[in-house]
Amino acid sequence: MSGRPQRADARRNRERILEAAFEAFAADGRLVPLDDIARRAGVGAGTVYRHFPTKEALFQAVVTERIERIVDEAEALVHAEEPGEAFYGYLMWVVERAMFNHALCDALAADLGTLDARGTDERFTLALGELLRRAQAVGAVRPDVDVQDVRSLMVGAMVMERRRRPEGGPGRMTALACDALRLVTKDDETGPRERNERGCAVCGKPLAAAPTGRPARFCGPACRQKAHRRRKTA
Amino acid sequence: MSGRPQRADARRNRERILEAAFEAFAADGRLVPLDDIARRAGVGAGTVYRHFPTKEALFQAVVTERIERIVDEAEALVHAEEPGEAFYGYLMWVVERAMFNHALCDALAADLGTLDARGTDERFTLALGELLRRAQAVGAVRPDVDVQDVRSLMVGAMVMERRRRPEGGPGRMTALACDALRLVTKDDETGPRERNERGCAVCGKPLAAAPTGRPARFCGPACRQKAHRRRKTA
Amino acid sequence: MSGRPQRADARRNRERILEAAFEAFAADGRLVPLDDIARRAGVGAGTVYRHFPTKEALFQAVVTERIERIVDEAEALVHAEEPGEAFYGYLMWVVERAMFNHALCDALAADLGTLDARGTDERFTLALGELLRRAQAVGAVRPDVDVQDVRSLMVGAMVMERRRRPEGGPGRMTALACDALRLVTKDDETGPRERNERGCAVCGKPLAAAPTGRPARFCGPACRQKAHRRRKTA
Amino acid sequence: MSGRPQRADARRNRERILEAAFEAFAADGRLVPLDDIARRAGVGAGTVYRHFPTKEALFQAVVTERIERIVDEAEALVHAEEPGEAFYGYLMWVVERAMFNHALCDALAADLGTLDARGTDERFTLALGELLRRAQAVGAVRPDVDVQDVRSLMVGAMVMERRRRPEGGPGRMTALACDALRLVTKDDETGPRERNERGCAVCGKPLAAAPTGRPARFCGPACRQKAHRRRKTA
DNA sequence: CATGAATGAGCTTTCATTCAT
DNA sequence: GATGAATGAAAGCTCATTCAT
Repeated sequence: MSGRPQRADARRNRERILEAAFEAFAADGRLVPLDDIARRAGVGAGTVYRHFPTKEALFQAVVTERIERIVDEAEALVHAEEPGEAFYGYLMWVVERAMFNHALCDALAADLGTLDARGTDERFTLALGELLRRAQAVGAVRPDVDVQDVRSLMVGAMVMERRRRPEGGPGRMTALACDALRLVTKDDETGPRERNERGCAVCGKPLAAAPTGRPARFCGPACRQKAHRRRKTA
Repeated sequence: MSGRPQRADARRNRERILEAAFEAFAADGRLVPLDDIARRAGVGAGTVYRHFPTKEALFQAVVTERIERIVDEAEALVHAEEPGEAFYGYLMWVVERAMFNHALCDALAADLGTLDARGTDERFTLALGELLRRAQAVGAVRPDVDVQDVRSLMVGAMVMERRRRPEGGPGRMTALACDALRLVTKDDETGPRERNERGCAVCGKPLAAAPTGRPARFCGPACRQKAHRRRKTA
Repeated sequence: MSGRPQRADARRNRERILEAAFEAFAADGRLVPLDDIARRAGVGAGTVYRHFPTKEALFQAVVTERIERIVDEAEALVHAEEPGEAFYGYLMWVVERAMFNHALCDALAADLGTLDARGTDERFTLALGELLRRAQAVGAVRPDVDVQDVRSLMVGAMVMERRRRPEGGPGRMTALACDALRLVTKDDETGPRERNERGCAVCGKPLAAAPTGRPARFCGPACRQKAHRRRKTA
Repeated sequence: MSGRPQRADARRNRERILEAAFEAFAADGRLVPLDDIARRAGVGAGTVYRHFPTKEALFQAVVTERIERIVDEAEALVHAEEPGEAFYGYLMWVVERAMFNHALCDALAADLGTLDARGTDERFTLALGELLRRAQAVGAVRPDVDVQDVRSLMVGAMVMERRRRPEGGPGRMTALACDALRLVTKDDETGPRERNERGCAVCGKPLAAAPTGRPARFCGPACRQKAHRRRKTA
């Protein structure tokens, strides 16, 4: 059913439609009229519907194809020698690819809802999770983030990049976001902790669950007070 | 253009339209039909057009009004006692406000392009910049970020929050993003630097501009090699 | 919600749409394109949709209005002096109205499914049932038919009329169908019974239920044989 | 046009198309998409067009073939021993066949307009007419109906059956319709005549033509009055 | 001024028919 | 001959905008 068409012209048309759709969706997201895509591909609107039952299906197809390459890359990096480099490098690479692609951006944000894409979504989460775990194992990434945090961060980074001023240079915002993931090294722990790493910011003891509102930063009033004094004297 | 209507009922209608539009745009973004807004406001579609020449103009008006309050808050915080708390608290507050507001999110991302909003945008940048500077002055924020970085980060944080899983708790992603801004404390500087703070990660010397591709992390091959060895032995 | 529009032009347009739709549906049934109706009414397609949310809704509106008049007539006849004449006359009148009206024909056949029309359908069944009961009471209609039989018969009669040759004259087929309903008079009962009146065709005793296949005509083998002989000798 | 294809596979395809089309048309009438038929037949749409120039032509072919079998049956019954049984039984049989066959129903109603089918239509009328005449000859059918009446009645019966409630049992409406055709027996003629048998209901003299409105039942005011009195005293 | 009816282009989708393979 | 891909003209429906009332 999802097999590629057999006839040469059909295959050619399918490719051209995908290409045109990719460009159009990248530029304007789902908003672009399907007729425009058909015209760009040099076919009738009906032909588009022969290949893809729905505009949404076309969108998913375009995006899935793109994401598959992204997932492939993740899987290829799973056995990289330097897990930290691999992880951060991969994030940067993904963001670069999606940065100006409205469609891809949306799709990565949306958890790839379609049936067709579900497998891809799982593969993505799996491979990215593995990259993350390995990077955490070597201390390149703080241990309190999980794969969903990373996925969200990727989306955020794309959006940030899209908004960046020309003088910022590409990747500036992503690099910044990556910093949020870095483990503060050994020596830091002797100094004051201020990062939201899910331990008391003063004594490091585990925090009580705070199911609602702003997450707690201190294990109790004593530490909060201590931090307060420290800040005052800083 | 900026003249407000004179008659009492006209002014009342204008308010009701803005209110209805705010709710509608917040929920569904620009997609919501104008007729729905008019109906919610209890007026005819024509009345909406008497007050706002275009649907887009209405959108901008709604959003500008909201952002003005956000800017007000920033200005109010400029003289807060604790610049660090003020800065991070403000970020969190903004994100919380915008998190589930489709319209606000879009608008903050878009640099407030309209003529009407330009003043607001400037005020925003000014006040936020002041908050940032003061936080940097007390060492609460790393010195290599500027106000545009922060604005982008806000947008990214909103998007991340919107994607968060229910179990993540509100603010989780924003807190994470804030960590990217925190200054690593004195003691850290003796340890290995891994953050993208715009100096060589080994020797701290300024980096050559890397207009494209992944930003450089080392000032040259020597430092890169040094870092490599260090990692090996870790 | 189903209130008529207040403005004069809207009311006028609504009327024109209903009129145009009536003609169009009468001629071609539901098949007629809505744009044609709009054009005939001298309005845009959008205007049609302002008055009727759906093509089907328009169809129902047209047809319901027509059927209401038909029901009104039935209710008016309930107290007629001559129940037999009233009943048969009414059938004929209904068929004449619907004969060349594709839409009405379909609608009467279909049990008026819409919520809007449900009340009308009930009223119709009630009034027609009353006409029938009174006609049966005076012996003008055989007692073994019920109101649903009559409704079906009406539909059948319309279809038959529609197919009639020009030389048949209007009402010919309906008159024929009506004959199926007439009670065979007193004297007949002494003669051989051949009609499907739900008693043994020979002795008149009640028939065993025949839940499937062709309904039984005789109470048992004996009578069947008797009838067979009789026919032979006829 | 009537030349059958020569090659074995072509002939086989033709058969499969007809079969698939029969099923599809029976279920949904002309509405079914041609592609569906082609798929059901296991051929391409183009192949359908090789055999039938038009969708409508296919429809006609399907229906004609079916009707031919119906006509065959009629011709086979022409020499049945019991003309009455043969006639009524045949009607029932036809209705049963067509009852849930949308296509057949439509076709029987429409006088088989195509050139191809014209011969079939004539044969049908001829055979049915013969059945009718013989049934009339033995007094099983009233003499004032002709073959076109019967054809119409068949169509009407189908429609009625289609509308019947489940509890009515199959054939109920057809049986009712057949009653309209039965001759009221000798003895009846002494009693009051109420059936529309094309003579004055009182004196039996021929009726004046009534081209419009309800057909006359009496030859003149005198007889009408007489009937009225009779009814009063009944 | 306010209203909401009217407009009409535009959207997605379907399908009979043609035609390259 | 057979295939099924391509076509393109509808269809039903939506909605930003205009304008008669």
